[in-house]
Amino acid sequence: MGEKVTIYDIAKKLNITAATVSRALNNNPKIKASTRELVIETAAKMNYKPNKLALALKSGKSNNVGVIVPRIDSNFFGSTIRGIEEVLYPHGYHVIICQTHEEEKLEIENINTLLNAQVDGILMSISNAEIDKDHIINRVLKKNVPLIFFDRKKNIDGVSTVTINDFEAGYKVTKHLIDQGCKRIAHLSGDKSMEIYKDRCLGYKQALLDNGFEFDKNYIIQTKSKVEEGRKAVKKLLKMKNPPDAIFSASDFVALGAIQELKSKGIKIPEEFCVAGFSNEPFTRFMELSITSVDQFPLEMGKMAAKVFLEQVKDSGKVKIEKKVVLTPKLHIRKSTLRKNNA
Amino acid sequence: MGEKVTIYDIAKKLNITAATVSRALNNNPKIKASTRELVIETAAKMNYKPNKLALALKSGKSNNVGVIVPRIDSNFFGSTIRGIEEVLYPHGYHVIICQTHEEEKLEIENINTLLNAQVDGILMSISNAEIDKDHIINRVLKKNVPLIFFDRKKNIDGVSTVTINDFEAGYKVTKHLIDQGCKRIAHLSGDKSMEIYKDRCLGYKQALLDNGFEFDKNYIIQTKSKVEEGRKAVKKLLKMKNPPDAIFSASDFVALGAIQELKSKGIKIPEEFCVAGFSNEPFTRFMELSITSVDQFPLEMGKMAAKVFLEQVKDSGKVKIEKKVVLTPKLHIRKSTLRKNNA
DNA sequence: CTGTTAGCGCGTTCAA
DNA sequence: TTGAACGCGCTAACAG
Repeated sequence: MGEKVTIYDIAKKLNITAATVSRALNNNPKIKASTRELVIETAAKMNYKPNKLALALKSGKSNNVGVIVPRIDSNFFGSTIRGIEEVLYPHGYHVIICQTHEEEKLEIENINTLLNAQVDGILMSISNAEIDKDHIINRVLKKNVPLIFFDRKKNIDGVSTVTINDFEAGYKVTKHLIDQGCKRIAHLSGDKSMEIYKDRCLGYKQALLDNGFEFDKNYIIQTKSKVEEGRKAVKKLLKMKNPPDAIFSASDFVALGAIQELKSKGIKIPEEFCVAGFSNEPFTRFMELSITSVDQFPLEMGKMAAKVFLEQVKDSGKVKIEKKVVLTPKLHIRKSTLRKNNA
Repeated sequence: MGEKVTIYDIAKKLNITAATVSRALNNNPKIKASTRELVIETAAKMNYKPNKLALALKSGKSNNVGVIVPRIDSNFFGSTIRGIEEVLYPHGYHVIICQTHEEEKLEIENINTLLNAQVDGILMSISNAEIDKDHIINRVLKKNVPLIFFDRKKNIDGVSTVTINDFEAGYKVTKHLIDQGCKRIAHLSGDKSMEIYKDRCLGYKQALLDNGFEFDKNYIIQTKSKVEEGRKAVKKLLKMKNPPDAIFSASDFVALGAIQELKSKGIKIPEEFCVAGFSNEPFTRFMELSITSVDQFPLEMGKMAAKVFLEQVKDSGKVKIEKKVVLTPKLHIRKSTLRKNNA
């Protein structure tokens, strides 16, 4: 049996009204101290717990926020979600997880189901910015549900974003490779329809130009974030008439594949070839040949996104705020790009 | 503006009753086909979306399940949650995440808040089996909320579990080390109050005894799952009068630390010393010196836990089922324990 | 086939 | 200070 104890049960036992019980439990000033204590006491005795669903229906606030990510089993997204959860939990919010697997169909569907579930906010890492999502996003905005993009964003009025400066990150990595004496730097990019990859690439380009290097489109290869794709890319690059001597990969996994392939060809890293990755996945620092990578501070990013949500909720009565937070990436220089003579 | 469209709005527009609208929308047989179509049509036009909170309050089912894990930003738990989400989502359930950070206080608190949020089930990886949680768990069972432990379990009547056979895993690893010619095998264990670690240790012990090895308690060191702890443990072990020539670690991170420390001492792996880990973390296969480890199939484990929940919900009217699913672990033999002459 | 009524559990008017 | 009544949005029982 469900053991459901409601305010009516405790009202009956005390020969008072549910309304009075409600007031007592909610520290309503208009109530006699003695009855308040009595109510609280017997409520505890009867093991009463408020039904959040009823509260939610009444107030229109579910105290749930939806988080939409491509997948949850990666260090990056796992960490962002952790950050979100840790900030929101003390405020009484629960985090509902949705995965999209990069399918825009699922992405839109997820937003809809979250909205129907009456979430108080949606934090998401949008997958493909090319697909038109204005319709569904308008539905969110019209419902006045705070929407926050983190990491993978799209510029939309009324939508706050929390990202890192991917341009700066791309620039820093490339500049570092140049400083190490690399002459022909290739770039393994992700899907350029996403701003994060576009920006990393732009930073790469700018660093080249700023340092008198030639920008060669053939040195850019688009890959998915998989080890195998890194191996493939290297095979392609080495077949060029003028092969590169360094790679800036927008993914740690691709960087790893690249390193594996280079090693199998007997190419020495970092002496003959430097490789840098992106995301600071745990394995990059665990390897014997540790991999230079960019820390995106996913935990911080998640916390920040959650804080922006909280602000948005607090000020929901006032003007609609739209906050753009940009975190500064940190380059971790490791063995895969660190040449002895520069140390 | 909230743009809230309810069945009353569409009833008003059609000059019918909300009840009729409800029936039409729910494929109730007792309704004229024409009005059904009309209702569905105008509902679509008005962009009506059912309010799940109202549904939940009415039905007593929230269509949310709570998942409680120590942390979410590890490959293992991330993968289990992914599995859970992927099985439950098609059934209309949402997954609510809670982290405990191994604090039993938070663990109990999480259960309570999930219960108050009226979740339809709780899937959890329990942290410390020594702490008495009977009271809170009884509350769950009394409310008839399906409770399922995965990975870290505790034997409680009425609670289903999904685990791997940790005894078998410990046995397999140890046997493998013996087969590789290791003579003195140490074991780095986790908190023995958890069944998973106790069982891995028991498997280790049994394999030793079955093969005529001596079981020496001094060869067992309890550690937390951190790289640094592996280094410390090795330092201790090497100081023994009769130091071991192999380590079976119950954690990949600890195994990694052990390997780092051994290497720094100039000890050759696997020729002079073999090290095996546990959990098959991604980095174990990425390393140049790849690490032998045990696959716990976290994705499968999550999926299985979700399926058990679904069964439990389906049969909730009937006898209370209590299902114990035990997955078979898989040993991935890699360089850290593979001696040439045995290949 | 459809309308009326009631209730899920709670907070909040308006009276008293 | 407390009680009575209402409504959040929806479904289900009972009429008609």
